[in-house]
Amino acid sequence: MIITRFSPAPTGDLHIGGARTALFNWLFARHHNGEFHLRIENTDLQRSKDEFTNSIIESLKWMELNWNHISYQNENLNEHVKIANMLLASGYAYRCYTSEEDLEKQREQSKKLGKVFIHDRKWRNVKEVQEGPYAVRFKMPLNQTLTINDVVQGKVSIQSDQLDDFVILRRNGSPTYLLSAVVDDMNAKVTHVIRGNDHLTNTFKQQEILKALNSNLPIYAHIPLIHNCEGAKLSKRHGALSVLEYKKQGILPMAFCNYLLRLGWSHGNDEIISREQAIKWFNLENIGKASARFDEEKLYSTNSIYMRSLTETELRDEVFTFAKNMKYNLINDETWSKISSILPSIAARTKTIKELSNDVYDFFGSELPKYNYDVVKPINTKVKNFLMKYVPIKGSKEEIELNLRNKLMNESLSLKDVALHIRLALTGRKVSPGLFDMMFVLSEYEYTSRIKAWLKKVS
RNA sequence: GUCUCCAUCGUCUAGCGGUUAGGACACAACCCUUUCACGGUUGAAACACGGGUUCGAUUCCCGUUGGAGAUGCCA
Repeated sequence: MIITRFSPAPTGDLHIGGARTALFNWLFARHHNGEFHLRIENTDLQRSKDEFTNSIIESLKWMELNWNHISYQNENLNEHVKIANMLLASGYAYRCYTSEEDLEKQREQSKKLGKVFIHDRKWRNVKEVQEGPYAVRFKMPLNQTLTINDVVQGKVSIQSDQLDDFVILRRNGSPTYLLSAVVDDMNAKVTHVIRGNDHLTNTFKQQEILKALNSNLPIYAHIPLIHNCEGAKLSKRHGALSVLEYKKQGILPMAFCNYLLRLGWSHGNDEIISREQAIKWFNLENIGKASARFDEEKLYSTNSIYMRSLTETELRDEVFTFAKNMKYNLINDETWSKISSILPSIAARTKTIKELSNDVYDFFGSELPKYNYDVVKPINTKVKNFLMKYVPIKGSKEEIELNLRNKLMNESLSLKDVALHIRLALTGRKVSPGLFDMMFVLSEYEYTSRIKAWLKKVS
């Protein structure tokens, strides 16, 4: 059985890079009818925070990436230490007594010489236990070519002298990520490790641990990183790229996932890919090797496509939820029953649920729109007189339109003469949903009071 | 610095030795229309550079350049 895992460190909100890694892991597991595990890597006591664990979980739930199993890495610490001691006993690891100051000196030395930093391995062959604090280091092979067979990156090799004898147990006795992740993966029988390309170098090290443990190697797939618009690695410091931030902005989760999926993975020319299709089509082979830049514009565009595919009821529910979260005064059921039918028309003009909701509230909320127009179309007396006495009939949008057109014709006016004025009066904007949509929803009082206010304004 | 990886329109990408180099976003024009948007039509826009291999390279190989990642007793 295929088992994948997503293993975020709860040191910040889930950002789009992590979200995509999670999505790929989930999709791959689903595609193969396997399991997707979530492992919270909370071993960095200083930086790990429960609030981040919660926000990561909230993000994944929002994206509807459910897991078969969840674990918290700090619960397995004893197991990791046990393995470290085993490696120590079997001679694959050793106690290193080098002080931090010493290490720092050596690091500077390497820098001067223009080499990778490899500490002096002074204690590598000392078996006797010494006085003083020590860290446990893993013995990397010497003078070998190390190779990873990566599904995405292909065959990647490195000379073992480029890699340090890395710490698996800190001076304080706690295991490091390099060890913990491997042990947990091994015990969870993870078959495919799909993670960011920034872990590639770690893989050479982790592979050696696995070999020392006589364990099977998982299949590795290192996916290219997503870069920000400047082309650099995404950092948790960029709050705007947090998943929850997009949720807040009114991005639909499936649109979000669709966008993320297409960032680095493709299926011919397909752009809009449903969850179902994604599960059916997803594979590791079609993941590109080059890193991609995050393009917010395209995310919004994808979102607007998803929004337009929603039904009236679904749109209403989205707006309702948004308004509730934003603590807007809720619109009454009677008005809603009218708004619903024109929701798709408003949705077609907006990119996010947030924009949609705000439009709905601007147009149909209890307050009059603010007249922030840039252009005041000059109004002539004839038009003004018409608007002063005209009141839309009660009826369907079509009936309202027909009626208005007829009345205009009687006065030798055209729709063009009055359209912009009505629009500005009703919405306070040059851009708005269809006139008759607006007239259909607004009550006679709302209509006339807005018209009156407008006419006062332009007179 | 050293190591590793990457390189097709501005962006995301298709392409897997022979194509008028395709699609999407964004952009421009036109059509539709009560405006905008949607939709439709069209347009502008790319194989980083230099060597090979080959009858033929965007595609394979090697350099150069550019970019990214790693280089933690973080994960």
